Amino acid sequence: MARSLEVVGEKWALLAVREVFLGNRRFDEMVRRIGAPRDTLAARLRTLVDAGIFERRQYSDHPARFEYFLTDAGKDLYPVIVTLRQWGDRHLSEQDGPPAVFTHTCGQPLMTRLVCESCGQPASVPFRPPSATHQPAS
Amino acid sequence: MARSLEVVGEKWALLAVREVFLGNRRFDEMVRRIGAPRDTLAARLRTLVDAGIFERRQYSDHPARFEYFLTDAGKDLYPVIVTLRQWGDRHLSEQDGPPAVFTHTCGQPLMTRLVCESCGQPASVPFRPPSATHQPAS
DNA sequence: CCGGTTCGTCCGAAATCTGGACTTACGATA
DNA sequence: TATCGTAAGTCCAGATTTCGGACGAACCGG
Repeated sequence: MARSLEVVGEKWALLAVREVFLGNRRFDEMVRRIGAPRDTLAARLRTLVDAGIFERRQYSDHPARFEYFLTDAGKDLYPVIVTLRQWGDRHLSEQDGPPAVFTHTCGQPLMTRLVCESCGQPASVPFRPPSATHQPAS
Repeated sequence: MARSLEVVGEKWALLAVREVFLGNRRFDEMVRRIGAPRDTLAARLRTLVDAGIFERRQYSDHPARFEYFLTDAGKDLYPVIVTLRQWGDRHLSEQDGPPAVFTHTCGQPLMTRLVCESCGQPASVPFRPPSATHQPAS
């Protein structure tokens, strides 16, 4: 998890990934939509390309223009985005509901569910009791 | 999602939350395990308490000592953590496998699965075709 | 008394982020 | 032809964060 955050935990990184999921692949469009400083976004796009999450494709030369696409690794970030949105919607949304919703082919919103990897049963959060054994050092 | 990241997207924040899930509720223990600067971690714990994710409980006075517990909102971050770990394990792990694993009561590791909110069907990533319609503003 | 533990704070240095101006190269408009 | 708009950045100086390490207070055990 620490490794994930090294790649994806920098400011604006996940927002940029979300934009590409929403179909906004161009620099200026992302700047407009997420409001990041151009400088920072440019740096972030570079690191995400280096990390193998985006692929940078030229769509015009002379005025050299580029678009960003998700690699397979990038597409696998989808659940992260949905999960984060889900938490924000539950705990942080104000009167105005969630602005952007990702939808299933049936038209209903998507969510993630915690399940056991082998038995497939939905799971609840394992919570350690308040007074657990506390070993001083080891 | 942007709102989620404002709360939880700062450096070390999710690592600290993970530590509490793992039962490490004390300042020094977190510092040792995640390697954050003490200063930064102290600041982060404050913001997480302010955000209603942690609750700070005193477990001894005179040398005033505190532990951090998850609120309900904090416990709801569990899927976020699992999802992030899942992505890192798939795309970033080296020869040595994932170090910390969260387990189901049956002893198997947990994962999250993308499903439709209403029909419950597993979903795959919706991917917009390369040359989607591009409307300038809306 | 001495060392160890715990939970921080304080400090100056380093890294990162920020907003805005600027650049280059078109195409469209007047 | 001059000007406007768009696109994808770069450059810069200043603000904000993070960093590592030293320090302090308050206890405990020997």
